[in-house]
Amino acid sequence: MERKGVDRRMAYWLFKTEPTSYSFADLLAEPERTTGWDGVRNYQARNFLRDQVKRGDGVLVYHSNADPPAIAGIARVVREAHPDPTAFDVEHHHHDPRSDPAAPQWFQVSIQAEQALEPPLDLPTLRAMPELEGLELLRKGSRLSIQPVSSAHWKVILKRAGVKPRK
DNA sequence: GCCAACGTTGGC
DNA sequence: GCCAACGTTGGC
Repeated sequence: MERKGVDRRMAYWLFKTEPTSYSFADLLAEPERTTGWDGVRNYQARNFLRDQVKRGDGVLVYHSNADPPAIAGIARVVREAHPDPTAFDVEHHHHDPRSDPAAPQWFQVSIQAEQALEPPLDLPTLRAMPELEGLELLRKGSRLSIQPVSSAHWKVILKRAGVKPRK
């Protein structure tokens, strides 16, 4: 098993997506249930992807602009930051004309679906859980598309969703 | 569709 | 560096 850098406790994240453009079901349908999480064009979110999201980390895949908005499934990071190819693709919706392949500005990680939440954990349910106080998603005005999730919040969310804790 | 909250842009 | 104008996000 490859080992890079110093040991670090596993971290947890919440990745937002609009299911009308890309849903958890789409991720499950990918080869190896894996995709590059492309299209992030916000610096704070980019910095998380580039600097802090590590292989093996847990990811909550959240459907925004959905009815109801909900955590739809769980995934794992299988590849750390690498340049987001859509930034250089002039045909692509997320193309960034200012970005230069010699000095990439935008990054993606690859994630692999682990399991769908059945049923999804919707936003009203999350808001009703006092243990989730402080979760970035629930903060008024929260818009970050890549958010850290504490291990305590991760455990509470998975327990509420009926997901067995993993190693 | 509305609009609050936030991020980015660009004139100065 | 300030900040008004503008664009985007995302719940409702």
